[in-house]
Amino acid sequence: MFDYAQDMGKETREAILDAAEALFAEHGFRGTSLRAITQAAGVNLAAVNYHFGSKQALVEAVFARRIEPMNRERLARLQRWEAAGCGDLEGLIDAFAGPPLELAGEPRGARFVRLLGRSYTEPDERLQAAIRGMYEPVIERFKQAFARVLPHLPAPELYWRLHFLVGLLAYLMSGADLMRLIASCRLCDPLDVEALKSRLQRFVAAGLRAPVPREQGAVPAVRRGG
Amino acid sequence: MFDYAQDMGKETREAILDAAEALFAEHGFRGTSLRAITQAAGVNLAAVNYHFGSKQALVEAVFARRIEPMNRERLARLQRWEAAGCGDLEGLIDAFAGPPLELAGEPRGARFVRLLGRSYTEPDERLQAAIRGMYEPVIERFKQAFARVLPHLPAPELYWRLHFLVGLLAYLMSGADLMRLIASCRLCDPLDVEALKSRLQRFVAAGLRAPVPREQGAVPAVRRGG
DNA sequence: GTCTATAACTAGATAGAC
DNA sequence: GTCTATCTAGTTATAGAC
Repeated sequence: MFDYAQDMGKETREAILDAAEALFAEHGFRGTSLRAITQAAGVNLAAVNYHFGSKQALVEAVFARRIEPMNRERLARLQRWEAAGCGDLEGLIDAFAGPPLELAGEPRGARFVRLLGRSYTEPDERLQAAIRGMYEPVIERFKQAFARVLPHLPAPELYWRLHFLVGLLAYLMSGADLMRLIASCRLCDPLDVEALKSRLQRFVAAGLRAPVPREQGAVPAVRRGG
Repeated sequence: MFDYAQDMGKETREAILDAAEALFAEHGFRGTSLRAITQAAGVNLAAVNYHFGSKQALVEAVFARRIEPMNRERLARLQRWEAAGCGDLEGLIDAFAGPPLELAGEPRGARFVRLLGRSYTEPDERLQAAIRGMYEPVIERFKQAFARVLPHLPAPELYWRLHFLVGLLAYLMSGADLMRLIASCRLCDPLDVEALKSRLQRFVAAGLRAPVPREQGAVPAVRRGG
């Protein structure tokens, strides 16, 4: 026998998550009231606190629902990359940046990716910690992989460059449209995922491969032998 | 004779701007109430509406106060770069990225730079338009300069790459601390402005200089000879 | 120009009937 | 599980005394 009550509960839950995701992406967390969410979802105001406990918990549930599958796809590509011999820097960049950028190309995913990109600059410390927790194991695996294709880079230099990669990706995910400052959409459509991916790959690969100067800090400490 | 009333008014105005800047940077626009601002500034709640008219107008005044001098410094460096012969890509990157990053190194400036970086992903369309207006003439000058040092790049490729530069800079300004995902502060201190500047310069210069493949689209048209 | 007091509204959360 | 009604607290903005 079906438990209709449970089914209804699940539908309500999902409807709230969908509406919250869309409204958060458009107006931000503080700009979205529970009243707006429940109205858009076609459910009762009290349902949010019944199903999630609080607005904060709802926010975290919105992220948890989508980050896990995205990161699974990243790790799957990373494994294929390792199986193929660990030599291809462009392929590794794609394993990391491809899943979120491709998700951004889908109508449903675009909302979430924008929300995720924006969340990195959100002042909510608790949310940041929750999201960092979902990323840590993935980042750790990719750090090791990048270190393997770029073995000549000293650790700090590698970490700075990975920081630039992660930061640039975060910016692109946020959907912040600074491209409007630079070019018309005719010349460069920031929503053209394939164009974006190939250009990003080229740009970032070149940055990661940039030669390292002898002196690493402001003051060179010791001249290297070879 | 001094107009004491006017002097007091100016002090109140500045106190409000200072407090608003600090609180906006820390808690975001919506997370900061006029009550919090006026309390921090040591002025009366009603003073905000007297001096600025509304919260929205206060937000825009906070930006206008600091963006203009920052962009003037950028243009001054651009002129020195042009006077020096227009050949040095690293110097041009510094003219563009140096002023905001150096401002971020000062205690007072850091707050504002974080706020500015975050503002790009803020959902407030009116604010975005206001800020874009302050940037447009500067971006236009720099576009021309970059086109001059990178004359072999087709326009769309140049614009994509400049978009990456601007986006990465926006991320760095936001102070979003994704570096915490990658490395301990011991190895790479994201607040070390000089280290950041030199690393960014190297990374971005390499990305901008990356060779352009023959085939620009998804399908290669012609096999490359070398 | 600055203050107090308050209007007018919106928020998140909950109690209790169904 | 879902609803209505309501509580408490916080918001921007303003009117009017000083």
